[in-house]
Amino acid sequence: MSASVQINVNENLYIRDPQSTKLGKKIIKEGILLINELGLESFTFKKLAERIDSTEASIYRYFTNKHIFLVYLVSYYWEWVRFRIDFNSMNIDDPVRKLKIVVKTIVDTVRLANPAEYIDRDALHHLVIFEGSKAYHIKEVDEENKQGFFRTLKALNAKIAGIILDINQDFPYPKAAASDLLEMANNHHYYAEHLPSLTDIKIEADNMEELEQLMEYFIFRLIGK
Amino acid sequence: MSASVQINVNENLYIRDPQSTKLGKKIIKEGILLINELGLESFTFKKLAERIDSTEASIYRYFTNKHIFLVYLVSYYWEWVRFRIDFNSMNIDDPVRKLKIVVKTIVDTVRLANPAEYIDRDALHHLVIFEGSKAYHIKEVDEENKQGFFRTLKALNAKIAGIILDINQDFPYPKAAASDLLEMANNHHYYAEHLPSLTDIKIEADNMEELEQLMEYFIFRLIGK
DNA sequence: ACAAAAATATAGTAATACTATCGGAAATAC
DNA sequence: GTATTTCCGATAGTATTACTATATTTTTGT
Repeated sequence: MSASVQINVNENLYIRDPQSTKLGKKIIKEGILLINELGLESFTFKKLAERIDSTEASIYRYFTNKHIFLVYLVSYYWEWVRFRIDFNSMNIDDPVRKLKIVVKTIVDTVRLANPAEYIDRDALHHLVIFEGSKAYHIKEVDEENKQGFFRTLKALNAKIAGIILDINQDFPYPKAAASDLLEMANNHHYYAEHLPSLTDIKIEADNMEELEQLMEYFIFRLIGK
Repeated sequence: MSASVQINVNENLYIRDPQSTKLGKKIIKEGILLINELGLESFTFKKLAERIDSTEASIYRYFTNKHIFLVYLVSYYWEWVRFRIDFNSMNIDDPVRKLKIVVKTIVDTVRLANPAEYIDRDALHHLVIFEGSKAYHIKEVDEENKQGFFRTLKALNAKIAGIILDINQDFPYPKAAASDLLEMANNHHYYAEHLPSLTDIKIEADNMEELEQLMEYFIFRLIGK
């Protein structure tokens, strides 16, 4: 099953489409790994260039700066989650079952193949858990939002909100519940690994069962199954 | 009511105690304002030094770097919230009423005086909403956690979890619910202002009513009042 | 085979994130 | 009320970061 799909993000997020060239793919592939290794703050285009035996100037031809690079990667991830939700819930009508699949998909239990052969799925997921919220917690959020940089997240959120409304048409906070669900998945994963006193779950050996249970419990209790 | 209280954070967060000197207080006061103006990424000690007519070297005598400075400010905020919760819920036994006060306090409806005369309460709150999560989303999270840098957040979380358990002893996820409550307050405040499609509430002219309602709805539905 | 596009090599700049040292001013100790 | 810390400011210096510019080589599409 090599379900390599074309995943598109906002065109303003890159100067040259990295998915269209060898170097572009290398930047994405190794960029994800290097951000995970160094953390976003210590990550630089120069270090990435050295790692892929290229130059800073070459990377700058693809992305304006490392912040935009992060937004690109995170957007890509969100769009991929949305694709997987569609894929996994195809032909399923019961919205309760659908929402359970949403939960499974965002905690990454239903493991589809990689989004593209050159992208390490787990590394990208890790990056989003670790650095994801920095993509939109920035001074320039309003301008970047106007330019559509967060379109994929908003689309994903709207999709989940729609499923929530299908379950309970009278639920007053579908969009808030959706964004909480998305936040929770990343936060509790992070807490379980790094700040365990902020959560009640454990994640051992990539076993996401407790996280999945927590999230199902929260969302269904909230919307009143 | 100038309830100026002594709020303490982990001693490893500073080199010299900024609360003990005039310059230290100026660094905190103007540092909060400048981070809000520039955003954390563009904020530097040099710019802060210029603003307060001091030097980079002098600021470095108080804080090792801007990340630690952020952690200091955020820790201070969390500790202050915890103090306000204690203060506002003094002599109240009913845990349901207590939790409602918690909600009011973390969305900042019960407006106590400033934590200290030299600190702009609203600016600090804004900083935490905007930059707060960056304090612990870093590569060094485990070492810093070991050094107790996030003690105040963890203490606050434990307090809220305790109140939740007082309401429903059988609730399986008190710590997770507490951290979600804290996260929600900041996230939905941020979404309402910058990414409105991720929430259902509006915040106009500092009116936190909708945020408060949302949070009460979520938490009490979750723990099953 | 040739033109166009892509990538590299190289160089340069202003700003960042520090560290070190020295001397004077201010607070405090006795 | 002088001596002694402590504190702060001034200055200088370094490696790294975050870019931009341009010229040349390599790859590619036809």
